[in-house]
Parts: sequence; structure tokens; C-alpha cells
Amino acid sequence: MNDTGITPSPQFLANLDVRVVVFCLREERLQVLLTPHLNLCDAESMPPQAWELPGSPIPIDQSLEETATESVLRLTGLREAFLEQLYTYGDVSRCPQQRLISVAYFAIIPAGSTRPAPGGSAGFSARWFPVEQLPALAMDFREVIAYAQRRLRYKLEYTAVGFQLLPEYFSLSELQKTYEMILGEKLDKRNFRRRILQAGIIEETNRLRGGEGRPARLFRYRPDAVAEIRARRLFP
Amino acid sequence: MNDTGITPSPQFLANLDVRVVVFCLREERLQVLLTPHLNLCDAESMPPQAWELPGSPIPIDQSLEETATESVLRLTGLREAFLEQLYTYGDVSRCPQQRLISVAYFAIIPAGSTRPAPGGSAGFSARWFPVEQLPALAMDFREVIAYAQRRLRYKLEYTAVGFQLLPEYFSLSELQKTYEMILGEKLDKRNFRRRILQAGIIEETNRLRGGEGRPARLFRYRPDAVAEIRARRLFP
DNA sequence: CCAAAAGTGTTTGCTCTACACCCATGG
DNA sequence: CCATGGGTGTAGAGCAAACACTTTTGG
Repeated sequence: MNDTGITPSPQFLANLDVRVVVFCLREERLQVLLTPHLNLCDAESMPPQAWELPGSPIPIDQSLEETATESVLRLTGLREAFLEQLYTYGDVSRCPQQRLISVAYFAIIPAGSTRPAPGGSAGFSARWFPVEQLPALAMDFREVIAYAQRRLRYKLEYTAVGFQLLPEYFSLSELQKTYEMILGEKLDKRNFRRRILQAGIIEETNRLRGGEGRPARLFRYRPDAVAEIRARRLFP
Repeated sequence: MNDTGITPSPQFLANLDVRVVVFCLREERLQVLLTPHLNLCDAESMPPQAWELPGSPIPIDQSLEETATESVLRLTGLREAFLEQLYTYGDVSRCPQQRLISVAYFAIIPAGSTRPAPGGSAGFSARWFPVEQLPALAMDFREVIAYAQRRLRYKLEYTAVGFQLLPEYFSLSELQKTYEMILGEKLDKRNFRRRILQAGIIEETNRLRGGEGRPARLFRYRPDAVAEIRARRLFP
């Protein structure tokens, strides 16, 4: 971590880093974690003029996935987050300072687990931004985030990744709202419930959550239901 | 290109290369292009004891995709082949000689376009191997090929990638055989034809191909039909 | 008792599947 | 005329989509 970002120390691989798109549901919106782009923000007091995806260079004795996991841990305090390789970006002029190849990962952390508020711990001044209102971004990171979002939407339809976004116990309405938010379309309540229950990937608990109106029964993700769902498509 | 494979010349990025899984339909089977693994094959006359995926280090002034395209061109003489990034492999001990990160691509070249027979031109002594009968492979390349094959199968179900494997004109039976070979299951002739025609991605020509039995009408891929097919699944 | 959110079934249309016979050509 | 592969339609089952009212709680 130097402030030029140009020459990582020799125990790191040159011209190569890992970047992570960390998704979280906050304030009813899908948000992404970003760090200030240091090149344009020398005075610490000034607000950064551009943001970037968090990440780190790759230690010579760490795999790509370990490196990404550590970035997520450093930023959020979570080690068990969902993490998947996204794509490797290597265009020649994507970074003005040097030839830089970034292996992008995307991560999902559950709603409510934002105790290590970014800005605290080792997260420097990382901040959450709604994916619909991103600030100015360095390099090709807007494209990276857009791709991560497409992939998230896609995985949501076919796999059980949706539960990664929610806390351990959740109501079916919360789950449905999550799906609607990410897919960007309304779903029929009865069809949604029937399908998600038939898929057998969540189980009823005897907890209830009160609020306004009738209390909702809470459900839990069944971890024994394999990640890649038996049914080919969860939502057609 | 040296024979240690350890230190690419300084105009290349260190610890990083591109590898390509090139698929082609030959002799009624899906085949992959491999090159001898030089570390284990110093005497040129000896048969290599292990094979590897072709590829090259990354010139400092070339993108990943350009590098992959040039590898395919050098190996097959084709510039327009289908090419897609697959995954980036970066485990610490995948290569015994050095820390090596490989950005894997997969490519598809049409059946019959094997004029620049591997072994000729600049392809050193590259050879085709049926994916079902791979020789001993260096590093994690068996895993890479297996993943490429999964991805090919997957893409075949959802996109129009199948036509990349066939020559410009083909009969519906040839197309069906291709699908069956890659999916590894028999398909019903009538259902196959109905669906593939309904999808509107191929068009009838007035060519016929004779052989034994009744001559077959030849079809052609409609390049205006976008790569990602309108229907969500081509084959359920 | 009223507002607010939770919960619950049925009908209809479409799509996938299974299945068997005739056609055109070359030898 | 016979062997070989090419070409064609239909009936039944299962799945997805559309749709409106009742239930439970808190204030």
C-alpha cells in the first residue's frame, strides 16, 4: 500500500492485482463497496474525486482466491462471505500509470453484517454506494461493476445465491423483495412462494417477526441444499 | 520462447501467461490442441512425456485477448475463431518451476478448417487429442480442459455456439450429431429439428449434399441472429 | 374496528416429450 | 429393387402464469 500504486513491493507479483466487487443489501438497495482513488486525492481532507474497487496486489505465496478473501476480510471483517472469480481485465491502456492486469472477484455479504462499518477498522475510508448511484470511478471499474451486477442477476435465477444477501433468518416477503430488487421486476407473490418452497432450499423455523400488520414466519436457508440448485432454473 | 519456460524476455509480463483450449470437431470427435511440455522433452526426437495447453507470455503492449487471438492464429492459421475468456488459474504451486498465473481462454474452430495442420507452420509439434483420450498433462491443465468442456456444453444449451464447430454449410443431421457429441446424450430427431428451426438461427439454402441414401438439405447459420439467443434455453 | 402486511388454490395455456412411418437417391 | 440416411406430425403430460380474497396482528 503506497500512494502511487505504481510499484508494489518485490514480494508481490508485478503488473497484477486482485479487485473485489463487494455487494451488500443496505437501506433497501443493492450497494457496492468502494475506496478512494488515491492518485487524485493526496490531501486527506479533500473528498476524493474518483473511487475505485478495493483489492490488493498478489503476494508471491498466495493464491488469487486467498488474496481476494483477505481483501474482503480486511474490508468487512467477514471471512465466510460468498466469493467467486468474475473476469480478468487486461486491456493495455486501462490504467494510465502502468500496465495493470486485474483479476476481478465478486463477493456477497449478508444484510445486517455491516458492523465493521467501512470507514472503521482497516478499511481506510471505504464507503458503500448504491449500484444505481455510483460516483466517478477510475479505470474500467464501472464496466467491472456492471458485469458483476449482470452476473449476480444471472446467478440469482439459477442458483441459491440470493440467500447470501440476507441475514440468517428472513421472511418470504423479504426474500421476494430481494429478488425483485436485483432482477428489476415484480414477481407474483403466490408463484414466488410456491416455487421457492418447492425447490426445497429453505426451511421453515418457528420464529416470527412482528412489525406492522400480521407477523411473518421466518425461514432459513438449508445449507445442505447444494449451492447449484437441483432445478435448472429457479425463476423463468 | 525459450526452453526453460522460466524467464520470459523483459518485454513480457512476468509470472503471467495466456493459455488457449482450442476445440475442433475432427474424426467425429471433439478434439483439443496440445503442445509438448518442453521441460520433460529435451531431446527433440523423444516423444514428449507430458503435454500442455498452448499459449504465450503476454507482451507488455498487448491485451489478453489479442495475445490469445495470436496464439490461435499461430496454431491454426485462423484469425476469426470464436474466442472467450474462461478463467484465471493462480494457485501457488500449480507450476513447480515458478509462480505462474495463467489466464485461460477457450476457442472453437470450424470442422474442416484444419488445413494448417498442427505440426506444420509455426505450430511446433502441436497435436490434436480427443477430449476423451487426453495424454499426460502438465500442471493443472486437465482441470482447465475439463472446465472448458463444461463451459462448452453449457453454452451449447443456451447460445448459438454450436455453429462455430461446423463448416459454413451443414445438414441438420450433422448439427444434431454435433449437439449429441458435446452434450453426451441422444436427442430426438423431430424435436431437435423443430426447435432449432423455430429458434430462427439457421436458414435453409438450396444446396444439397449427396452421400449414401437421400441427399440432405444444407443449412447455414444466420449471422444476424445475435450470439446470445433470444430464447433463454435452446435445449432443456 | 381499521390499517397493514401475511398467507393461501385453481384454472388455463403453452411447451416439452414420446413416438413410427414415408421419401429420395445410389448402387 | 433394396439399402441408406433424410424428412415429417400429433396426442398427452407437466409446468408456468394469471388472478383475489381471507387471516393475523398492533394501534
